[in-house]
Amino acid sequence: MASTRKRGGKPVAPQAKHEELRRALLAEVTDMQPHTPLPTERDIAARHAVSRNTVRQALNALEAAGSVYRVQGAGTFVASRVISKSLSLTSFTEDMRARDLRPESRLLTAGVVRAGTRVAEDLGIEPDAEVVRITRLRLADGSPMCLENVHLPAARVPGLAEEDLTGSLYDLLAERYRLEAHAAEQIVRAVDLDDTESALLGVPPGTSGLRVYRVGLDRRDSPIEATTTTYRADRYDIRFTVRRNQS
Amino acid sequence: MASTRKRGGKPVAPQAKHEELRRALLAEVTDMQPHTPLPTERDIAARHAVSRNTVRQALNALEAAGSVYRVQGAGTFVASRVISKSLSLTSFTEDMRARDLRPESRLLTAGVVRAGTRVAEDLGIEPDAEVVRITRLRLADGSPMCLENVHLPAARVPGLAEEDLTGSLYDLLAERYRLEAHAAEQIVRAVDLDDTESALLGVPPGTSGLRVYRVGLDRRDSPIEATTTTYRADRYDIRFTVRRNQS
DNA sequence: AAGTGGTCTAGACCACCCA
DNA sequence: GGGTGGTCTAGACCACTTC
Repeated sequence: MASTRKRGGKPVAPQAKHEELRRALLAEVTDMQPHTPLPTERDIAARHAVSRNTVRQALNALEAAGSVYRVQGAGTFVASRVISKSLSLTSFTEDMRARDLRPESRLLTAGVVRAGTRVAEDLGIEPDAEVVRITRLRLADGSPMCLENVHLPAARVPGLAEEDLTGSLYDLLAERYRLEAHAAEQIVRAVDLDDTESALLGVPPGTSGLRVYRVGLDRRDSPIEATTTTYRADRYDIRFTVRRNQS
Repeated sequence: MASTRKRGGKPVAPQAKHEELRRALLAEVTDMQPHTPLPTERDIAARHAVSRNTVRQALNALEAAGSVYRVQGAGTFVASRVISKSLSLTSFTEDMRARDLRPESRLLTAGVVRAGTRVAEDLGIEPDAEVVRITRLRLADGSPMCLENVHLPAARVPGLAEEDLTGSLYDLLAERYRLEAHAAEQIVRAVDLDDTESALLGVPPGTSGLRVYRVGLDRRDSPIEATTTTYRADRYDIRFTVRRNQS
């Protein structure tokens, strides 16, 4: 295994062996026909000069990602790529780029308001505490995709309302405030759009939309943001793979 | 660790040590306050007389399930339970029971039809091959929750249309045909219900619904079923936790 | 019966957090 | 600097599939 385990001046992605191996195997696997058997774990270990446990770490990740499947006693095989994309936490910007669409923002409102009960509870603050509220119309390839309504605890983002809010909010939060969501609780439902929403999204009144309510959490499960996003039903869907419970 | 690793006459759930340990830790964790530190991995290993790797297997599962979180150099902690329920493959019956609702079925139609292009492609069969099509109205606590439109390759489920189709189809498939979905690809979107749908679901015409298209796959990623389920927007939502990509 | 993935061990060193 | 989780090793046995 190539031993590129250095560190530059910056905390550039450090590479564990199992992670390097995972990438190498993923590259091979994507060029192979579904159901083709991979080499045995012992073969891979010998070939890459690592222990079998390290191979298993890499394969576990690939299996969790839906790239391969394993059958005890038989072997490890290339999965058929139907979608094979498990749901992960993404910003609108990332989400659109993954769909090969150009993301864009129009700022509608930005200001400081009282939290209110629902948001306060989800953010773990008092109902009369201040939150920064930002509403934006988000576009993909120049036409409306969704409405975003973000709430952030004002105490954690001083001066945010004065920043440039037309780009990726997640990037801004990470760079300026060191706030990074590593997980989120989401609730997805279908709604009838009201007149304001349908006008902004450019669809006929009374059509349906997909509403996603998300509470973003940092590494220690402390809430960072509570966001409601309302998507056009005709342009947006959510695709993912689910697996059987192991428990 | 209690050594209950026997086998009855039937292939009753065999218990690996890491699985027993996972259950034991989960039971402890659910009685603790969020952010309480767990014992160190080395402590747990010593206390349960297993190796540290086995402890890590158990903790990995708990972390993936959102029950605990780990901070390198600091420790492992009880996660705050906001929802902490990752999406897993469930049947309607299981889904309703998890919500403390009583599931029920009304069979609308059952018969053999030609697959059609979309379903044929997703099931991996010819477009003019036969599929069993079953449509059902599903109720929760006695009132309509969703419409189900199931397609199964006729070749794999001979005689299915004559069975009792008012219970859990997943159970029936598992018992009679040894067909068990272990993963599924899902597409979620919002739709405007048509007149037939809204009448059956008991909601005003023109309201919105949540439509889930699912292709169920067996252990070897071979398609078993293609199902469209249309839920009432006012009674149903999807809740789950997402995490940041490790890659 | 041979070979596969699944589990488990005992030990080691590293990167990171915190007092 | 001491303790934590993160990684890695070399070896072993088991359960299962396949021939």
